[in-house]
Amino acid sequence: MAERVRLIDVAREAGTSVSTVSRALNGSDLISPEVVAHVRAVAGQLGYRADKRAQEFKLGRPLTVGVTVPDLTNPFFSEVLKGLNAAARAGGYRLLIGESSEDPAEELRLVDELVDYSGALVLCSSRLTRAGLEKALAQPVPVVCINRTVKNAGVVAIDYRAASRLLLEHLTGLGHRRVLYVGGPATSWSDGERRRTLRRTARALDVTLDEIDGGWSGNHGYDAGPTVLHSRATAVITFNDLVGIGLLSWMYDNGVEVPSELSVASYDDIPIAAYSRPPLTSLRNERAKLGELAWEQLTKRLGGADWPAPDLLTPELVVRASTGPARRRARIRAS
Amino acid sequence: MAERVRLIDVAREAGTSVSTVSRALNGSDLISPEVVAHVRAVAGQLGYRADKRAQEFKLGRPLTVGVTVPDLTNPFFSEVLKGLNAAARAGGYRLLIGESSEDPAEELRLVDELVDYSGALVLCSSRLTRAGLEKALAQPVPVVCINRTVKNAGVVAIDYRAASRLLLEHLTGLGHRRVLYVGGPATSWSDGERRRTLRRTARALDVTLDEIDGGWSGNHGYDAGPTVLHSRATAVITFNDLVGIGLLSWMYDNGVEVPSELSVASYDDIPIAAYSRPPLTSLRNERAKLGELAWEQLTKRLGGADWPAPDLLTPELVVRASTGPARRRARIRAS
DNA sequence: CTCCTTGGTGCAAACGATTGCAACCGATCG
DNA sequence: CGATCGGTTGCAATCGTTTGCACCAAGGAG
Repeated sequence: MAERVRLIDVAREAGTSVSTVSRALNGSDLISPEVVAHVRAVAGQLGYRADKRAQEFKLGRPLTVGVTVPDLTNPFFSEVLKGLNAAARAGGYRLLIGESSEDPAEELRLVDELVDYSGALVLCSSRLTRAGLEKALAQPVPVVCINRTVKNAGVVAIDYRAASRLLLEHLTGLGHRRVLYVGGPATSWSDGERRRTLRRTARALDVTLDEIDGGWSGNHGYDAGPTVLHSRATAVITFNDLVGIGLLSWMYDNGVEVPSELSVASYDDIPIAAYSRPPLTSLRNERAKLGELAWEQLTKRLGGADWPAPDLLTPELVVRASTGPARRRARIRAS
Repeated sequence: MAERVRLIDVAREAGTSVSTVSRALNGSDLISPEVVAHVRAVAGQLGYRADKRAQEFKLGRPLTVGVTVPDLTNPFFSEVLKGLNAAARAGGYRLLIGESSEDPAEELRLVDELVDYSGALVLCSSRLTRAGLEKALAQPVPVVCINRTVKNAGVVAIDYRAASRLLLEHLTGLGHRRVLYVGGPATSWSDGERRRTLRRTARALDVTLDEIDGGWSGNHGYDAGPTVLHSRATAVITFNDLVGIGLLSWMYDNGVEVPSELSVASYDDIPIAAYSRPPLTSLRNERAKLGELAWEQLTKRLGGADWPAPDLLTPELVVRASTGPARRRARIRAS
């Protein structure tokens, strides 16, 4: 905890004016080299550090991008943040992070607050209502949405149409004709997309698709166990890997063999999916890349261009041991 | 993307001076109620929002706390961030996040940058060298270290002495006399602490403790599999749950029964630990609380007080199926 | 009817930096 | 030898807000 050294202190010590110091430090070309050297030396000696806040204040737009995520502890969002953070930092920006706790009202409050400090906003898997989103987009800063499509904003998303098709084709290839989807949070746009694309693809592939509500974490999957068991489906698709792993856990605890009695597959392929028992078949997507692309859209926009077309990332199916051939006879079993 | 409305615009529209508007909006008591009402109305109508940056700039210290974490995607850090974020937000502060990617040099750069924007710093599981830490503490803002003890700074940490004792006593209670520790990143202070306290407690309990180097993620644990198998230990303690789960996975893939052939226990108890196969015995710690306590120390310090005594959190052992009685005969097996 | 209080308001200085413009210097040129 | 010019430097305004202080009208007291 030392004292702050200001420009004026350096000026006094160097025997010049603040303007000269400022110019010397910022590499202006209309300053004599000797003075530059001298000022630099003095500044270094005094340990001068520009007050970035004053600097940015004077210069205009804040070099900060505000980000909202529903849940900091969800590996999906962590990795998006990781990618976005790296890209933004490389571009000279910093990340101001807000967590909405999966609550649309809280997210709206966050947006309202972040916008005061940020030159741009990234809404990751926004849980905002339609009206809330409109309000957010009316803010005087550019906004990029990750995993949510919307007009008049940047959009970076996973191609769920392709994703759902990959999943269902894999399952039908194994002989499954009846599939159950264990859904995510009701406020999640991507859950909606997964349902929509699954339904559509199921129809095309002549698969019977049932749906139940779930959530976004391990215990949501675990709790869905009994319902899943009593369904007539031979394969289950879960909203994400956490739900999938929770479900696998229930199956194990209750003696249901996976995949011989039931196949389980999921979206996202977070790192831990490879280590579940059995390892989870899942859709790998480049989450960090989502963050990077969001930043790219932002820089283009900040550069004055219009919003580019949405970036769609196509996932890749990673087949592991949790999916296998459909069993022949109907399961008859007490819970 | 609308235009910014400034204080002066509101003043002009309301037919008063900027000072009056400022005071009316900030609830000063030396303004007549009618004027306050009028100004408020005009401001609302114009959609005025104070420029927080100008405000904070004028007011002094930035209401932002900079945080560094080694890895955003590690659940341990995510949860610390969650707690810290919630506490700081409640206190009117925002979080500026930096990720060092487990790299001490990068962390030093981050500190250097964050300090320009922050009124306080929180170093979470700092990988900084001793010298680097000194440098960080010389910054003109208060610094709290999470999971690292140091003088002249706030300290919030997990009580690894108690932690290691809980683990080893649990294992000796099951008859284990030879334990292997699979370590974490070399730059990690907490790995050092875990080793130190394990050694000390092992001596006290007359347990033979071996150590190997590992890392912080699932594949580090998986890769350690062969070495673990060939060791003479009947129980393994891993640096964290990710490593533990990776190790369990290797054991499963190679037909080693856990816990009948080998017991595995770990530190941290991240949520997914309950869903591994078998579920992992681990030390539950309140990570979010670490963040909250860090914030508490910070507020005290910002309030002018000296640094409080370090906060030590004692973890709780959660016994699950990955630990069991030590096998009687020596394991004889080819890799 | 003064004079003084007091409650309400505006002026202007500040926060720490950047930058347009004017001023200054020595040197060159007419 | 004075005007001009290119190269440096300093003055002062500016970003949007807060706040100490001066000021002014109205009302109460003497």
